[in-house]
Amino acid sequence: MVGSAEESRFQLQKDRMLRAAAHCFNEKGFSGTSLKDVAARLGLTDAALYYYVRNKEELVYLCYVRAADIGREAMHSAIADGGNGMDKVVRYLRNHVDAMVGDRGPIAIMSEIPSLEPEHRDEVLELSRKHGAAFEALLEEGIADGSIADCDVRMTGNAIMGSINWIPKWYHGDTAMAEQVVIEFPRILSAGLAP
Amino acid sequence: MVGSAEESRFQLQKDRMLRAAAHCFNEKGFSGTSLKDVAARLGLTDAALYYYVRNKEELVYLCYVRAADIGREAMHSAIADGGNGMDKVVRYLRNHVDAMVGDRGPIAIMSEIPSLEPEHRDEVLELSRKHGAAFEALLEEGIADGSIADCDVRMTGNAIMGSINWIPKWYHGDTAMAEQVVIEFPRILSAGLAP
DNA sequence: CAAAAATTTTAATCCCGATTAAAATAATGC
DNA sequence: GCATTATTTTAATCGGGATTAAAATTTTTG
Repeated sequence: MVGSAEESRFQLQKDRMLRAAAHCFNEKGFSGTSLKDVAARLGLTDAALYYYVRNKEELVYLCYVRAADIGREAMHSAIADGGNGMDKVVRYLRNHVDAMVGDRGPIAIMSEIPSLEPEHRDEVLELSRKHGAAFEALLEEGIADGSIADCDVRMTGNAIMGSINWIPKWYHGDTAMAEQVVIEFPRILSAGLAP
Repeated sequence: MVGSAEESRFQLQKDRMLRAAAHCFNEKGFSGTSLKDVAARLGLTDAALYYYVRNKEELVYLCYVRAADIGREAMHSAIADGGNGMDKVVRYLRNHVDAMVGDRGPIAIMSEIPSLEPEHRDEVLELSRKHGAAFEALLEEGIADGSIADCDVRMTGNAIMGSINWIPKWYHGDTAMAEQVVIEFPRILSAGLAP
């Protein structure tokens, strides 16, 4: 029962749970989704969720960590592929949007960070801060190498990350639309950056 | 007590309440703010809020209607001032951002629409839809008159409105920053629209 | 100032969803 | 197949914030 296969089954089910939770939170709002709602999407009873998570707060926390992870992966992979600042920005945007509307989604919108336990809250805020800083660094890089026009990187970062973070508000798994989003969004968001 | 002055006192206090609520919701999250929190900001007891509103749901609903009103006013006034499509877009953005970070704020981020009562929810969704449509109409107008490059207006609208809607997430009444936001944001968001 | 209306508070109740404990079922290892 | 472990359910409890009713206070009116 402690073999890697079993571990994986547990983790798989836990991941399914996080995605079910993200779906519910995005769809029904946080206060509007009970553990029963999340469990129902998994064909389980609410009490069963406590096998995977200590309480509802931890469920939300894990959803947010997962969201942050996906953003970080998108960023990391974009940077690893090289190129100038603009290249990396566009690639990051494509990676992240692709993950959000693709098979890694849905991703929970982080609307309840403040009501997390202090340690969880601080950790998520830190992840969030780091991601924002990483994006701003890409902008700086682009400005330095001439691929991006000089601009207020803080504000530009806020603007672009806001667009990204808001996606779950209007995208609800319409796979026909997904392709369009992946193509258009990175273009639109980077259109204003050219020198 | 039914004179216009009294009516105004009631409305004034009610408006103060909506802003206190918006502040709390943005700052502490929806589930993290109790009516006691909102009341405390007004120097009142939680029970006192029931003089102004039937229940917490109605409080949220009114916060959202207020947010929608402010957006609509920004839009309306931008259109009234004439000019081409791009002019109107930029003016709308400036008006809206100015209202959000200025003395009309804070404005509640609409993260709990789904948990509103069905009629309230539908009404707010409709307001939201209408606002998005109005913005897309400005984009169409700009494309038609040549002031805006041809683009996917739906996606472009989603991108720009997302940036706007996310502002309360990172702007928390830092008045020194406010001016910068009003200047930079409309520029950044419209930079990608030029033909 | 006295009466009436408006506003707030005090002091409960209440209700629903989170949480828990123990039992039941399912999966796995030998 | 049997013992063990993993997973889920059943059936409660529990708690905290929303809500209410009645009383108190403040404001307004004439």
